[in-house]
Amino acid sequence: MLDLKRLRFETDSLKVLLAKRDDPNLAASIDEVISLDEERRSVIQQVEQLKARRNNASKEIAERKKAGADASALIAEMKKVSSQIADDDARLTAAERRIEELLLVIPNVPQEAVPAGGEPDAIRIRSWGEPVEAAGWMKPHWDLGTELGVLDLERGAKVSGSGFPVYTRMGARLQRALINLMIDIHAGEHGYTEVAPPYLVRGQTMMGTGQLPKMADDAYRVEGDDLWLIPTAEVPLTNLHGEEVLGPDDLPTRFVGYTACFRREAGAAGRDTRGIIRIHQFDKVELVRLERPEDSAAALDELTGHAETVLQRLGLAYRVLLLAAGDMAQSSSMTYDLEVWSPGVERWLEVSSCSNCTDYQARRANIRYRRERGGKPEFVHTLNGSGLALPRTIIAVLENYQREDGSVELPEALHPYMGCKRIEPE
RNA sequence: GGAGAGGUGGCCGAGCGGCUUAAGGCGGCACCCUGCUAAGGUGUUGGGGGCGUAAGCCCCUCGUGGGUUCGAAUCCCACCCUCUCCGCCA
Repeated sequence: MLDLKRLRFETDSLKVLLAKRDDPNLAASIDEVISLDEERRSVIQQVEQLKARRNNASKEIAERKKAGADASALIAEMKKVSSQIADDDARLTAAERRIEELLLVIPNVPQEAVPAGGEPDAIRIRSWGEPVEAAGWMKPHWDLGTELGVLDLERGAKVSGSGFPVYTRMGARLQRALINLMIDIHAGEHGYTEVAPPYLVRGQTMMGTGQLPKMADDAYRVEGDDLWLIPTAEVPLTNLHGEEVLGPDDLPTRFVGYTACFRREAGAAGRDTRGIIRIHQFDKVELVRLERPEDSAAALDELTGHAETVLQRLGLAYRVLLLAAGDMAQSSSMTYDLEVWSPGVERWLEVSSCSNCTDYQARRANIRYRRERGGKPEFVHTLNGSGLALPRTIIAVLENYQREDGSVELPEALHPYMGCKRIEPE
């Protein structure tokens, strides 16, 4: 969430930047926060004065009682004061709760460089590789995968419903190979610490990264417990140091974690229903970083580059987009998407989304650090990016490396992980 | 799932309604003393918030949230977490 003080002192400039998100209700929310904050501060001044008085009177009462003197008049007076305090505190709590409620849904401020608007307003930053030309004999992955015996959509639907694919034989192996390749690259070459986090997290944890309260309908909730299935490893990884104050030497902190991810895709009915482009459960290797504020901008570029490395190693053509403000997640101040070309579906597929969340998540999750020993705690900056999402990477590998004879000739980087050089039809 | 114990400041640990605006110890920091890798002395040492240019003053914080009371670390309720034993189990 945004800093209340910053919102108070930089109201107009923040409104201008937030307007890029094209959210018609934002300005009104901000105005409400500002006016509630004024009320809040005025009540605080009043109630704290009363509390100071009560504190002094309590001492006085104690002293009188000890001395055997009468304190009944003072007690009677304090009874009134306490009741006034209770009234004021109730008003204060109400204002604070409403402020909190609003702050939890006001999104992060887009950076200067972020274009205004929605999905079509993204800016292409760069491209890598030559997109494979779609030939007439090429197949989309749902046909190719089924014929190769690596993908079983029907049986997945039978046991869990649509959007729950089953990978079989070399398909299962391919996913495992890609995960290992990715983790080896990020942990081994890019200096990230490998972490295997829980898949179920508390509501508080989902709140910390910004999935709750707004996106509640998109997440799966466990019945009987306050536990949610993670929609991304970003959630447990970013919250790992929640409620902590890190030391000067603890930053930067970099995590790479592989998890399954679960998304209800509540608002996406009908979109990408074929194949495994958009599914309810998928695997992903995630990168998360905690950085000093002054380092986060450079860290985003580096993080994006780290995700790109995987695509380059796989020899897959891709492009990098700078998302427009309205297309970014609530927590992000700036996001690069990586889209890989896939000639079977003849589309650019998003395989990674790399975001600088600045202090937005850190403030929610209360992740702080000390710049120097004995210094005041400050909020860290958090970043996250996929490195990469598995299903679409699998799609790209299968579709880009398919051969006319129905086999898939695997890129060299996968050979040691696959134990073979091609996938042959059954 | 059942039974029990417990959560206090950076750490250990007292406290069980007003003499605690948290004793004492350890650690950290500053200074003092001291002719020897040490010992001693004094002070200081968490986080959040309000007012203020500032100095500073004030409020909150003893797991979290409610409640009782003039007054709560201390009493009551709920929840969270840790530990022990039993049961179950990959």
